[in-house]
Amino acid sequence: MNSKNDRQTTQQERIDSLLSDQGINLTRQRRVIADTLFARNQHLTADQLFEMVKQAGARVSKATVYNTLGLFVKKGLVREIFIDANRTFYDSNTSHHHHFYNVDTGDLIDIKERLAPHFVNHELPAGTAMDVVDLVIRVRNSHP
Amino acid sequence: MNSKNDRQTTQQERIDSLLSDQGINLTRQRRVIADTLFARNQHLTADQLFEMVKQAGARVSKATVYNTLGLFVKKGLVREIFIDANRTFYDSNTSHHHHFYNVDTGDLIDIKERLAPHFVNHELPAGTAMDVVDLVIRVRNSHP
DNA sequence: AACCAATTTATAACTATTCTAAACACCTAC
DNA sequence: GTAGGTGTTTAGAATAGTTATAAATTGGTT
Repeated sequence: MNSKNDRQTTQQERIDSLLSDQGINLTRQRRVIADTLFARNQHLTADQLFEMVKQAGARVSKATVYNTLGLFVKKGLVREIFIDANRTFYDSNTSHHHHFYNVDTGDLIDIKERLAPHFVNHELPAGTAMDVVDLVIRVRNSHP
Repeated sequence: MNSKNDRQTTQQERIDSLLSDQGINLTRQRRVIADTLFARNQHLTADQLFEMVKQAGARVSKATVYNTLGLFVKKGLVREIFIDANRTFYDSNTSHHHHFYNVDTGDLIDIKERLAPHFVNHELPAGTAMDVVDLVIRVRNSHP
């Protein structure tokens, strides 16, 4: 009706085609998960995303959050960032970039500058192809 | 007695001073764990190390393996490599280097070439100091 | 020998993730 | 419309890795 609702619709359509372009069937759950995750560039754990989806009033199980994130990763729509044994983040920004991780605060921050391409193309092990370059620079607070 | 035992003793002394230089009290368990881990440059999970120590005939609990690895990490004697939510490796080589990880085979391989220092020193977040640079290039088999 | 702090131990607890099998939703054919 | 089939979701159980707990052990010091 008004311009706000028009934007809403457009955003929904944008997300729908994002999924269907990858051959992903549209379901209520996948839509609300995608809506939440792709609302902005962000780093979320599966549990954080699960809570956000609940806050938004949607009834989605945690198993579906995991299933859907796994599907989105496979389709290249999100990127997994493994920080440690009990911290996996899902990054809604799949463009080639890196991260700072503050071990004191738990903050994960984007690095815009890219790693020199010559380095990342340097002599892969025989019989392998590049999948993804994961660069995490761990920092700590200078004055703890 | 013979040259083999001389080397053995020397190796034990080398490891003892490695630990005591860091203010680590020497115990039977810490010695056998260090012996196993520092025998060569290698990437081991806590569980693999636990099994190796058992194979060596030593009675060490898994909790001690975790405690000791945590202590060694804190003292800078080993480096943790977080591959995914259920794969943490401990690298007996703490020199500045990076890794290839083959997602198909699970192999973790050293990269000798270093990341250009200018990049890793580039604009840390305010109030933070560098801890460690973790670069993992994930590859997959070209012909699966 | 007695004491004290540090360490180790078995086991329980915890967390993140994956698995399982049943229920559900949606599409197509009849 | 209803039956059947495929894909999806679900709750809950199961698993794996790791951390916490509290008692027992060790090693060094008076």
